[in-house]
Amino acid sequence: MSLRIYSTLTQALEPFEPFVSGQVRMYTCGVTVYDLCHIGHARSALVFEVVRRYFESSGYRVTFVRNFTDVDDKIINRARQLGIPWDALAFRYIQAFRQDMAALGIGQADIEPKATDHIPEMIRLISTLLERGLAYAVDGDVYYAVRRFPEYGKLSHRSVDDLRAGARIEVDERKRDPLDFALWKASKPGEPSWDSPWGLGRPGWHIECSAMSSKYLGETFDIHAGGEDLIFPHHENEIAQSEGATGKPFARYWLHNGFVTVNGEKMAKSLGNFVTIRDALDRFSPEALKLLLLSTNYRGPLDYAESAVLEKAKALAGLQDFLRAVDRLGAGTAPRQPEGGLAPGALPEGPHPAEAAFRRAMDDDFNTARALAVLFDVVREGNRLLSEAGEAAARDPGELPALRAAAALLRRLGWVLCLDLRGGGPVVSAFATVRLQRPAAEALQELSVLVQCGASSPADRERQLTWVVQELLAHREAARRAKAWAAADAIRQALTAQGFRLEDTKTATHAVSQSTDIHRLPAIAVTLVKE
RNA sequence: GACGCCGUGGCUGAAAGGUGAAGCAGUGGGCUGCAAACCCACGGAUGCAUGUUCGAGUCAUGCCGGCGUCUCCA
Repeated sequence: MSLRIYSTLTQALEPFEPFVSGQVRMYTCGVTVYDLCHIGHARSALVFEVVRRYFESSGYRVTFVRNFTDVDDKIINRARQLGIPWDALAFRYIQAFRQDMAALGIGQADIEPKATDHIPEMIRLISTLLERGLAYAVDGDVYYAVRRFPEYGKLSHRSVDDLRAGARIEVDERKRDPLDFALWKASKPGEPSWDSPWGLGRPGWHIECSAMSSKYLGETFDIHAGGEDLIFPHHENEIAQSEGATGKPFARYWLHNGFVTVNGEKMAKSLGNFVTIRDALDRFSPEALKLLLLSTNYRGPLDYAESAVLEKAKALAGLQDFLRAVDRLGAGTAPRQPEGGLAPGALPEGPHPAEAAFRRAMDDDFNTARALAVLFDVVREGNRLLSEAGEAAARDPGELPALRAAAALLRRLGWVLCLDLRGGGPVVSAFATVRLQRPAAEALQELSVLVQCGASSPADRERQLTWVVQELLAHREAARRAKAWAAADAIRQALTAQGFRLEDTKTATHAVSQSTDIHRLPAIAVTLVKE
């Protein structure tokens, strides 16, 4: 079985064959930087990041380009409203985009070109189109002559006549056809402008992607991707420009992601129903949000609701709990830190049937929903091993490799899905080593203070929380040994109220901070071994 | 109007024409001092109607309902 991709161009699943053996060259249309990005942008970025990672995990060398549109009407208008230079506005939102991506754990593209850095390339391309009779200049503007490109409409599967019938475009007398689009716009006073053979002006929107994609990926490359709203006119126009200029096929596979909706309606600025990435990450963990965004096919709509993110946060906790449980196994009964946690890939990686199932799912047009189900299957099987072997697994060398292999597999597959499953390694200590120097009530007081307002720095807060939770676990264990259930339960209730979940096993007690609400606690896990 | 997408259990959502995933929620049991977590078991779904087929969630036709694009948009 090999990878098949749905291409908008053919409206069918196509076997993927790279243009150059062993390499994948992909271009995605990035954002126009005039405002903060919302969940819809996050979905698009995430989906194509997963595509990129799947190619990489399949052994391809990937060159990934994602542009910034940093000059356009919206940027100019917004900057004017705010009374700041247009390029300062663009710079601000490029930074914001990068911060958002970093917060989501989505990598940078290999190349992130800006339109304004490629004006000469665009002018050359426009000149070529003029030479080939596909464009015409009028009063300092240059338009693409749609009628001169016979294949116009092949991506959006509409004829020029269809498009004109439904067009809501205002009539411009200077255009030969209402569908003709601007390659170059004469600039008005006060607007950003560059010198060109047609006078001072600025590029049209579509030309930048044609110019930059061919510069960095060649005239023909593998994958061109973006939101489905870009199919027409943006991507249709790119094809007209690029294939018109080169006479060669442009992108070979066209991928388009579906919209994020809210109550069934498209998330959009104009509807006012958008949630910025920042707003979402202020409330939820990035992994929970990403789990939601990957829980359905990338081409279909995805409804965003807070309840849905919370549900995914719980599902995610199941994955993390299992990984933590495996991490704890090696810690044994000695009061020591696990040595460096588990580095993905550092463990023996025998063939695992789940990996094959994962690849079958991803080979089917990047079916992340099915791929995620494979992860949960691995966890259930692993938990079964854990519970059947019970605590004995900690000492039974026979079970450890299988469990560690499962954990390593989960982390590796999680990486492909852009899910960070590393988690915080558990802090393990032994009951005998924790000295109870103050009453439980004082420790509880400190816990409450730490949870509410925190310490001088996040690192301090985490360290102090770990310390006090450990102390409280020891107090509770002492009470349990005395069968003072009320005292033990009071400590558990207090910890629960502060956001920790307690789990008793035969040999240890674990306290894990619950991360469904992000405001909250650092992700910590403390284990007290009874001995 | 043109082009396209979607209707699967309580909710979210998978499914090579061949026993209808997975997650969340629910019920019962195991484990536990009691919990929690986990495991086991259980319950329940293909919008409607025809048709093709040995066999249809899947293919065809029609209908009903929802959505998108054709204008800047991920």
